[in-house]
Amino acid sequence: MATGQNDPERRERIITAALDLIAEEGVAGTSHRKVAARAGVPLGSMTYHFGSMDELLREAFTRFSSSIVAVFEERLGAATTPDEAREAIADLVHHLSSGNQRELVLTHELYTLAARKPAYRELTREWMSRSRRALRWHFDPATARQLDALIEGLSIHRALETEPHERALTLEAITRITQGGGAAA
Amino acid sequence: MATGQNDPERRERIITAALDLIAEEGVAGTSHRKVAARAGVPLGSMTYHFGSMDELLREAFTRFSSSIVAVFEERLGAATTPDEAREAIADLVHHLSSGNQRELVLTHELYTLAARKPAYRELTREWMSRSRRALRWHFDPATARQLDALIEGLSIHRALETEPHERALTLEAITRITQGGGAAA
DNA sequence: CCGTCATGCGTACGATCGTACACTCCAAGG
DNA sequence: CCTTGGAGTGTACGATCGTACGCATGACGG
Repeated sequence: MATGQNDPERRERIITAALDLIAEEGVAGTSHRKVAARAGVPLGSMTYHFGSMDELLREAFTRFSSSIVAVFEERLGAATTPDEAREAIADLVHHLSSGNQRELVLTHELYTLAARKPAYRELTREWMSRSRRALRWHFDPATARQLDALIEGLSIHRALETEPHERALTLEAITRITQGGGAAA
Repeated sequence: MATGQNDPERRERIITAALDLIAEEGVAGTSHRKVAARAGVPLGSMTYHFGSMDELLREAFTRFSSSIVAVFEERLGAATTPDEAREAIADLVHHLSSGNQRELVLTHELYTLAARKPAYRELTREWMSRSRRALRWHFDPATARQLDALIEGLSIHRALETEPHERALTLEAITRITQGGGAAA
């Protein structure tokens, strides 16, 4: 018994399709049927691979937040001085808030879920925790925490503005927040 | 003709009920029927007073953002020095991110809509614009802009954390951001 | 007093939803 | 070869949705 012929590939495709769909139509407009159609799997497959919609959403957003934080860590890991770190952060803020509606939308969808359900708050907590850890490679803990919040606000506001602020402003804000605290502990 | 016996009261109740419902179950879980039931109005009333769900949502969130920004303006208006303004901001951040799931949830729901649909982005744009105007009563424009983003990030992160940061950290961040730029232009 | 008409409501329709469940199918054990 | 059982699927059910639309109602102009 236990054949499991093409299980992993299926699950993968479903999660990817779910994220794409959420990005396009929101969690509200996401249904088993739509995800199944987009992933090219039968409807019955959905409840087979995922016990419920919630389970699928949780896996999807876990994947998403991991991918975002991975980029964050990679960029910050490449920086060798506080100044390079500041530049990297400015890049990240502007990358996140430019063009790419996808990541912006998915982030907000996740935050909305997190605001209401503790299970998703666990995800965002983990996300923040890893972000701060990366920031602590270059700055002291208190600064890392403030900086993390600043990055969040800058990204959101930049994305929502009709005339997004210039990179210089981003860098200025980052500099101000980081100038009080020194290098990493 | 044109009797309009109890129009305004009805509309009011519907909008209030809609906001309550969105706070509890999210935009996703909000339907004409549920709002009608909560507001104590017949289902048919919904489509009569509001052409579509979208129209209702837009009115509801307009009301919501106005009320939030009104508190913001009031508190900042009461401050007479930059230091008092900083204290007021810290209070606002901590008020927004404490206890009150309602405002947090509604804010995220709005941002999620704004991230996808330009019509709602207009709302958030207006919101940001008014916030910044209030901040400019005490700080120069560039600082106001950075500060606005910082407030956003601090509020969100504080609300999502398991161990929300202390007021001292909030004040420290505000001070760092505002120390570069001087008083209002 | 009556006709008229805007205001507001009840209901019904077609679409879509999540999910339960009976089914097929194929690899492995004998 | 046949049996068996789990992996994966198709379908059907009951609930819920947004909205269109016909009808009640009560205030005014005459």
